[in-house]
Amino acid sequence: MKASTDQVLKQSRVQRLEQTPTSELPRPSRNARGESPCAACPVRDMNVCGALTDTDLATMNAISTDKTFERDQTLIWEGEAAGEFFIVSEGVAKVFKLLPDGRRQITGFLYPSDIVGLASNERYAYTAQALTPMRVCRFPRSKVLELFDEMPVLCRKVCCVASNELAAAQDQMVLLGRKNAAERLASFLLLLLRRKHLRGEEGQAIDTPMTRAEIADHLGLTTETVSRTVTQFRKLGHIELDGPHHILVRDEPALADLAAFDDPDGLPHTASF
Amino acid sequence: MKASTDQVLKQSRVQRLEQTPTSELPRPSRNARGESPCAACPVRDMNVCGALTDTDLATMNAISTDKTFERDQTLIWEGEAAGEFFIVSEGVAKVFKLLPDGRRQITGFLYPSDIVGLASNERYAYTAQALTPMRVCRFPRSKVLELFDEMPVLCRKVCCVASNELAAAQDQMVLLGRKNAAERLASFLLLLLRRKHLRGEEGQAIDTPMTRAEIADHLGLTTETVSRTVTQFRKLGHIELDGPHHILVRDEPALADLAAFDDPDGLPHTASF
DNA sequence: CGGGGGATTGATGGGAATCAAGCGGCGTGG
DNA sequence: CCACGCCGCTTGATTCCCATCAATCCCCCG
Repeated sequence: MKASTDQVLKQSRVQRLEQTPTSELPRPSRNARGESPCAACPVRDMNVCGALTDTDLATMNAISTDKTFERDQTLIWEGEAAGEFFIVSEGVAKVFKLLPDGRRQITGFLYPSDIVGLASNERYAYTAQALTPMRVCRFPRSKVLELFDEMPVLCRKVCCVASNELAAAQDQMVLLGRKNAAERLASFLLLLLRRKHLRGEEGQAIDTPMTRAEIADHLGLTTETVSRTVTQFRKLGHIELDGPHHILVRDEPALADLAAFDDPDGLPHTASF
Repeated sequence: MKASTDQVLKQSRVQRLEQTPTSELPRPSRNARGESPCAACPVRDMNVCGALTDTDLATMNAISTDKTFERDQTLIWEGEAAGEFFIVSEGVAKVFKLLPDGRRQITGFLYPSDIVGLASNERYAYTAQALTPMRVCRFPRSKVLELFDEMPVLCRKVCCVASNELAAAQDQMVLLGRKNAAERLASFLLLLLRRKHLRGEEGQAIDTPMTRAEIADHLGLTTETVSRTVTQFRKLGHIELDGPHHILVRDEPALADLAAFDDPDGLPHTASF
């Protein structure tokens, strides 16, 4: 029980107070609050099917603003009024929910072209924090909803995204409900590797900006178990380590075997609305 | 490990062969394959925001057919070509994914007005089987996608549904990743109770058409643990049993305490696109 | 050099899985 | 009508995987 660090909770609460969007990444023409028109927001790269026209992109860009976050800064807070969507341009974020006693479940990690703020009602259903320095495109929720009417293709895209996330969530449920520690870690590493390849990057090296504790909170384990299982994989020759945040996959088939993916090619999914 | 019954797998494989839509529920004007125009399909009741006009409903009805399933019959198979959506009119279904060795994770249970076939690519991402006799509305996927263009509100509805399901999936991840057996069962019972109330039904009695094994496969536990925990709740006076499939919630606050819902009112969510 | 946070490794314990036995309702068939 | 057998549920005994507790290491940074 009581698996995750209370200090996450405390740390978060503190940050909530000093949540000022200080940004460091060099960026032209930014206003006092670190915002600028979203010059090159990657709407067109959203990991969904279909394509938006240039006109559509221009319309999207017109309502979006660029924003940057430092490591550990919070993009959105669970429970707060859901006023904005984000699309990740650069960097990695974690998305999580907390139980009242501080236990944490990280429901996913967000990479460029992923969307933040979807599964939300009037209020955000989860918290999202930067794992690395990030740049995101920000869209006022109200304006996006207006756009749905005049740009139906946008709604279809959101359908696709939500549908894909749903499929991923279901895979994660299988992982959390029915896999053991080794299978969980193997699944996770393979997923990171395949997402990297989907982004067009080559090689068997994955860098994991997340800490062992964050991996643990994603896989329903503890830091110690994650660490032990990583060591075990290393000794078996499945992986090689270059510091705790750089993992080289040496024996992908062995991991795939362990991961027990239904689909031999594994995830992720791509919907087709 | 190896938590779920292999016989589920075997049983399923067998059924796959004799999948004939025999239907028993009385229903007018049905063709040879047990189909009939979906006279009263509950599109308007889809558990989503917004409302369709009468014209929209007529259009939807025009492309839908009514279909019935017996207990244990399969609506859709994971991996098969995804040609149809369904909306549940009557009855309850389970939705699950299998690991190669037969372990099963039930990702959810479907009640009237829930949608089947959403989180799918060209192929269904999961299997859905009837827990009780069911009646569903069936929509050809291709026609629905066409309708998206001429009836944008439909796409928004699907967005809502997907978004709600995503939120529910994230709650389930918290449950599977970070809650113990008692907390899982309490969460589950409360969810059933609250969904019942959302459907407009009164009272603290929930009937659970699912077996202990199915509950276990939904909560990431075993039948034995589910049974033990139910007994424990009964002895504590939190619930009362009238046969294994009728549970009376006596002390809802106690269960809510155990469940560790973030939101005191608990789930489910309703999105607002 | 000292301090701190994350990672690793070891020792121990506990909660749920596993193994096993018995109960009880229901449908079938004699 | 009743006996049998099956299946699902319950309960008990034991095992085991992972959480917990604890110590040490490592690396970065002041």
